[in-house]
Amino acid sequence: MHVSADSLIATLRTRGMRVTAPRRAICEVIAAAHAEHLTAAAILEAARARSDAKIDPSTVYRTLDALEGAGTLTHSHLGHGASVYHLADEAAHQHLICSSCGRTFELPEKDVRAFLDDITAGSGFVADPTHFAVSGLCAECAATSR
Amino acid sequence: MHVSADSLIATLRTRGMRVTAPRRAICEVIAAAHAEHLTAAAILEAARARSDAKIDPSTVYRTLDALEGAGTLTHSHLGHGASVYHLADEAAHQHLICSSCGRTFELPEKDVRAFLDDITAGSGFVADPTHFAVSGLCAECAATSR
DNA sequence: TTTCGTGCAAATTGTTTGCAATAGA
DNA sequence: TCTATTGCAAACAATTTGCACGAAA
Repeated sequence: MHVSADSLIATLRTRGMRVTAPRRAICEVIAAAHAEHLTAAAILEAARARSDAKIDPSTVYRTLDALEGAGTLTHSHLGHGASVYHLADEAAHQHLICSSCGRTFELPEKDVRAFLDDITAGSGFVADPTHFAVSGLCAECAATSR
Repeated sequence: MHVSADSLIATLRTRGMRVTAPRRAICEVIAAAHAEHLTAAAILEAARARSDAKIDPSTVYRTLDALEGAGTLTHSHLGHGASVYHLADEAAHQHLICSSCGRTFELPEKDVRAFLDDITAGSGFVADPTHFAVSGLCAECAATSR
């Protein structure tokens, strides 16, 4: 099931970190996002909307870093722009980003596995599919461009 | 065979673009790099060393854009940092970047093909493996971390 | 009462853009 | 000549960092 805001906060507390209003708001936003992928800017905006505390971008990045350090959160690079963050408990998936329409797609774990095995077989390299997207053309854009 | 500086320059000329000292120097650097992947900063530095013309970063980016527009050059995103540029006539290859030691590897076209087919089969998505790297752990780092 | 965490402001990195002067064709 | 191209400086977006104050523990 999905991680709750409380368990994210508990994670921070366990690591000896202090629980503050900004951190609480950020954890709530991340928990509420479920599988959605949010940019730091989106998290900041949502956290500000949810809390009356003044929240700074740097605080968002610092909290995100802390959660990543704890292993509960990961970020991926979808394109040329900002990174997106999502809970680490999600199934591994490969992001596909269409260079024409900009939409992103997720490749189910099964298909990713075949890709990973392929890479591993040749080089001993242990790929982490979550980190970078693969760019290309989505089915629709590929059809129109032809 | 590899593209020569002259043919890159000819490409620009064919497109109705003017041939200037900075462009000539940039083309020479790219041609001399063969299969090496250079950042815009590296291209700038090398072009400055090779020409007595004053060359600005913006000129490098603009020339690189022009060559990409002509289809002779492509850039890839290897990691969080700067893009790298290389001639488009190179065989398609997937970059692997080790998140631990930072080294990059190239996956031969044959192996990439299996991956591409796999992606295409499921989603109709036409992947371009050259654009984004896949991050993970190289064989060595994976061994030490275990 | 200690630190840790904060907001703020400024620095960084990589890249893009507006502009007037310059130099190809 | 005439317009593309330039260097410069400033704008950019995403992110990081230094710092003194304020607030968790």
